[in-house]
Amino acid sequence: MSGSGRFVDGYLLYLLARASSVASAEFHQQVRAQGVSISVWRILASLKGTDQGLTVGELARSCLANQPAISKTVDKLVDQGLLERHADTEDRRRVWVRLTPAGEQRVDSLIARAMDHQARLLDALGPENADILKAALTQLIDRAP
Amino acid sequence: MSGSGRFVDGYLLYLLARASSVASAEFHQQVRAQGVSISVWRILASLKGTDQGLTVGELARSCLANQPAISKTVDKLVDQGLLERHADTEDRRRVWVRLTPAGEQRVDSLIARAMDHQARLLDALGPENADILKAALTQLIDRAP
DNA sequence: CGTTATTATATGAAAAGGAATATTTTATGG
DNA sequence: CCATAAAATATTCCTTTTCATATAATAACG
Repeated sequence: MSGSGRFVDGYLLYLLARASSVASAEFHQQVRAQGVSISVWRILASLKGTDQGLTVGELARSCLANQPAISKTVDKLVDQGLLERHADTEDRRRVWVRLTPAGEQRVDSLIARAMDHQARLLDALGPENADILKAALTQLIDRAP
Repeated sequence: MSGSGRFVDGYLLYLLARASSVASAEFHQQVRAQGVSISVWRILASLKGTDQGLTVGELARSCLANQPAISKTVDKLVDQGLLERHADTEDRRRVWVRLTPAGEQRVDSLIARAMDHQARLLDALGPENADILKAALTQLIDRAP
């Protein structure tokens, strides 16, 4: 014997990270080609479809990022006119973040590409496999320690 | 109506990223508690089980990171005595990186924790679901555009 | 062979990210 | 109420990553 006895090749967390990376690679390149970083894309995408927006903390969790990073990136996007902040009237610690019309426009264009890419991905995977994958991932998210 | 019409909630790449993040969170905290960053953990783990080690480029791909980042982190780990570099004799552009005995020792201790965590994760998931998940992820990796 | 292209790694400056903490506001408990 | 604790966001400082490019070595092609 002497086959690839690498530890990581049998390690579930590595398989997950690799799958996420491989599946996202092509689309992420498209996003960067539009001059948008992945962190910015995640912020814009997370806000799309929310009505009042999200608080900074919610946004951080949604983006799988930490709060200070989100605060700083939101700063820049506000400067660029893509987002706006407004304080919560009941709890003045909370800060809501939402898309401006310009932000909506920007994210809509990215989402169109995302849907297109996703369609190709699901197609390559086959609908039945895609459903199985989604179910398995959802279970994992719900049941992870 | 007005259900959570968020775009990301139905987006496969987001589901994948979130699953990876959620599943890894607890273990990653353990790693950091050992004074080891995730990037360092990935380098050490990637090398475990290789015989001659990996080249810098292979290591970068295995760690889902880019090459300059790996070069620099390897620098530090060499300084710390956990890794060693040696040039390829046939192609002197290539640089091999492998674990020193101290590196092996360090990674073995982390891998023990990783296996323990994985056992609990698989248990929470159920063996049959785990197998389905692995198969689905492997297909995704192989078939992604 | 010599010249140009390509590949592998390293380096340097700039941007992003992370850990710790400050600040402001709300909750809690005597 | 007042004091203390907890929560949400911002800020600071430092590390890490990224982007571009330099350097060195091999490959390819006339």
